[in-house]
Amino acid sequence: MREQDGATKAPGRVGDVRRRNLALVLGRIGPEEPATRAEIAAATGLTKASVSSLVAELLETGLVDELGVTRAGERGRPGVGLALDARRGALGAEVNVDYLAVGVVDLHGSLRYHEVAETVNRGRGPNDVVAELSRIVERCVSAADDAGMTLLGGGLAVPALVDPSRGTILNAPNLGWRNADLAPALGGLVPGAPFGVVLSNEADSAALAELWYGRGTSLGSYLYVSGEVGVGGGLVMGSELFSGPGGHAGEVGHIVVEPTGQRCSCGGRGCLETVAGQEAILAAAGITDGGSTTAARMAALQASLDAGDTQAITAVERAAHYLGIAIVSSARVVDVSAVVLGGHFAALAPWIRPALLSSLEAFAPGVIAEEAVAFSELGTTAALRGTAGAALRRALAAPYELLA
Amino acid sequence: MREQDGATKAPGRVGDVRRRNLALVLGRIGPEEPATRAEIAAATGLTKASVSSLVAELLETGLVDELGVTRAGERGRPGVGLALDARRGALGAEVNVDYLAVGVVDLHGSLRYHEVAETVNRGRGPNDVVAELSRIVERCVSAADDAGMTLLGGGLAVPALVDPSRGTILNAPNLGWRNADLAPALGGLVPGAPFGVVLSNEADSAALAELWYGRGTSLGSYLYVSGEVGVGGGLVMGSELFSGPGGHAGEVGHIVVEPTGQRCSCGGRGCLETVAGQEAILAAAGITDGGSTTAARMAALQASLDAGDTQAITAVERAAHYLGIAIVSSARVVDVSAVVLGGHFAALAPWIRPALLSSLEAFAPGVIAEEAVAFSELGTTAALRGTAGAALRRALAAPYELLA
DNA sequence: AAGAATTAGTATGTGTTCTAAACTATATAG
DNA sequence: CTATATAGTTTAGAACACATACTAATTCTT
Repeated sequence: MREQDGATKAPGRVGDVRRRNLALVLGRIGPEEPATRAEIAAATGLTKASVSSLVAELLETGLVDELGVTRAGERGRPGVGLALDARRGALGAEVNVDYLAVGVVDLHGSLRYHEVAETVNRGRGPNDVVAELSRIVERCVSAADDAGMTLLGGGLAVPALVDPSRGTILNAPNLGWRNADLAPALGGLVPGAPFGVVLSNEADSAALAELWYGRGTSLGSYLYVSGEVGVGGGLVMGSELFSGPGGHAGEVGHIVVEPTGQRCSCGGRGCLETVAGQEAILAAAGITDGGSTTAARMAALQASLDAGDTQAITAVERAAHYLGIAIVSSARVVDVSAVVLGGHFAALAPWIRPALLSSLEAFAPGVIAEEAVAFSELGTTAALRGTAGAALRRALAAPYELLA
Repeated sequence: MREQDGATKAPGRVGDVRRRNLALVLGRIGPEEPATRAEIAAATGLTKASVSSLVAELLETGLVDELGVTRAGERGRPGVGLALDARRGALGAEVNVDYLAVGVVDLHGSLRYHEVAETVNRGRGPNDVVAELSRIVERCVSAADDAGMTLLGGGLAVPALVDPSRGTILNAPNLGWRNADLAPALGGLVPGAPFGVVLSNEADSAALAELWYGRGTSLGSYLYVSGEVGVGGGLVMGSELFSGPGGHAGEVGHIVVEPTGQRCSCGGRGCLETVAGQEAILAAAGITDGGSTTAARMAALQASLDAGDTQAITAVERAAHYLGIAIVSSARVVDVSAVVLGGHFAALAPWIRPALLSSLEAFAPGVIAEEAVAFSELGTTAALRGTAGAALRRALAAPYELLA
């Protein structure tokens, strides 16, 4: 993810300066309030001449749009407003255990044309599922096309350990997939996308969605924990996803929270997942109807909680207690002081929150403040927003790719 | 530590290219085996002309030395060997609870002129201790001077949370210091050092020493855990220290390893420190003589272990068991797959190792391999080597600072 | 022993991209 | 209607890497 080897680093060429400055100027052009060339020059330290030249090239890429004169009402010649062009966007898609989700996000951050389909994907083959996904994607892509949008790239998020550079799924335990090569399918999703379609982990993407479009926008550094069938997570620090040397960072599901606890599917013992995963909570709540899907049983849990069922409430509070321990330990290791919770933790927020706060206070007073515990509001669109956003950032970081 | 804000980034100027390439070329010049201009050109992708020009400037800085023709025995004109100049070095110093350590490390990585003084610093004031340290530093600096060495910078490591940019100690619980301003003293340690003298955390510095001069050289990414009066740690990933958004990353001492365990001085419960810190181990081993220093009692523990005392052995194994849990949890969060253990964990290695390995295997089979558990061999010189090394890296990363 | 072949390193001219400073353009103030 | 302020462009100059052609020093071949 990060630069690996100081020794293998490429040499700096004179042209690199321009590439860097193109991205720098583009970074000062927000989605909304128009910036002017003069303002950008003052903010970046570049001369007005350089900014003019750089902006001219950015206009050529189509990422930036001139809005006409800004009425300042002040003395002097008014500047020409510049803003990101909302007609450029990216596709985001997600395959999860019990739904497919697809959408288009534009450079202003708006989600347009999204569609969520509830399907049971566990056990079905990857090709079958991706074919169904492709049909939804086609509808979204042509809707964007009809509206005059240009898609720069896209992303597909899956609840799996992936190799983004090869477009392969290494292991998706909850889908039952191993070593699936999605590269051919990815290429076809957004025809002619200059920034490609990239495979990503669902929790990582959701974590980034919170950073760019959700509860993390004001935080910058936080741990994202998503409760699904498993317990996944992503680590955002300094407004960047940290995925670790091997790409597994933020995997809080297998932190040991109870040394004398149950054995876990990972081979360990007392992992968070064994006490706060969906199956664990459902079992503790006594909701054991094996015939229906996990999603349906989670709905039943909601109903029990609403009805004030003590066993259900105790089960959720127990999960929150251990969740607190895992968060505290994570916070110590990477020094983050905020958390964003998604998946079923967000759905169960009213019951999770108090128990979680008292657990945090008991095990590490003062480390994570009450205001620093946030619950996701993005629902099933989190991961697709994240991968689409990542595609947009790839474009914003390398605008020169769009020039001849 | 890392670049914070994409928006506040400085613009790229043409001269930045040269700065980058100076550091790039310097990075290819190792301490030992001489590199030639032609080899560097091939390795970096720069042209021979550019490399010649860059090397000429590096020679001016004094960091690099020409060794004369390399006898290759092959056809063609032999190249001129280039190597880092071992006459350039940096000072490293450490104030710890029961000793002071000072040394000089040269650009070849050799430790020269080092001195360790056993003194009880707990409770003494910072000024008093630093004055004593300064006398030792003076001896080392003049020894280096006499040998014709030039010191580029230095570092002072303390078992404390520090603000390196201000040169202040925020809190050193085990020394009993709070809000001590060491900036004036630091400035005077290495007169005229172009890269300054920087305050650092002892565990972080020791972690870096392992990376550059110890057990971490072949690892690249690992968790360093140091057992002292407290339990500290440092996180090295991708051959860089990761200190987290607030600078506390790697603080494994307060990971929760036993939810029903004892209260901790941090206000939490069941932290690693409450079961694997020196006092905790001594108490469990029944070595309770309150009159002598902690260091002396740790020596007594060693003696008991050597004598086969079951209570002592059980106490150490229990600590190792919990240490394993903390390592596993850390490994999950940041995705590292190796550990280096220092401080009393290194001293007790023969007793720690087997218990630790079985704990790792029980809680996360396959995550940390047996070969990936290493014990430090740097002893009391670890932290000083680390801070000195950091000063040397500052010079190697910014050689242009040494030019007019 | 002389020349061919091979490799190391230097010199010169060109293109890119920045800065600085002077210039043009367009607004408000009085 | 002129002075002033601000936005943006034009032009000249400097830094730097690249490409190419050159010189230097060594070994191989005959």
